Amino acid sequence: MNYWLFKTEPGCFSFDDLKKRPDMTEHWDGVRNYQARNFLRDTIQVDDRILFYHSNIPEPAIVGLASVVRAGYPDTTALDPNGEHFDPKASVEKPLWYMVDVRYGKPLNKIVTLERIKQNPLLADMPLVNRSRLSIQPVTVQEWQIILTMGGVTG
DNA sequence: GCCAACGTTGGC
DNA sequence: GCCAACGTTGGC
Repeated sequence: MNYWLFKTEPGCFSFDDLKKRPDMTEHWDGVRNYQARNFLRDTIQVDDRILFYHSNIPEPAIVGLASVVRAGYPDTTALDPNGEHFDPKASVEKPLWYMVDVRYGKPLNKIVTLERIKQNPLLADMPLVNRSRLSIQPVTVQEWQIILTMGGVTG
């Protein structure tokens, strides 16, 4: 099992939005970055665990846990010419972009803010700290445990 | 709203 | 294949 951090702007899609889904699952579509795409297509597996991160807000933070319920498959939003994620280079034969499905887990008892993450030297290697633009990031098991402890929950 | 970081595009 | 220009992300 692998661990990940998924970023989202809560004004676009939030952890509470995921909870409100009728089946608490969501297609994680619209990712248009090759490195993140490779993780979605090649590495992320069913039951992998996710730190759910809210970006582009006054207090960016990890707010909850989620998990993967379907591994990578073609992101068909790239094929819709009327959609905002349309990519003319994608086709049914060569999908180019991929998505996974995720399921709501549970909120952290105390959110783990970016500020707290930056203060912890054990988390200094997280891409969030120095490569914050990557929207899907691998998380080590050590980082996972530290963040859950900081968040006041157990796995 | 600013701007640094960084990814993508396109001319050559 | 290089690299300048440009666009986007996201913290502040």
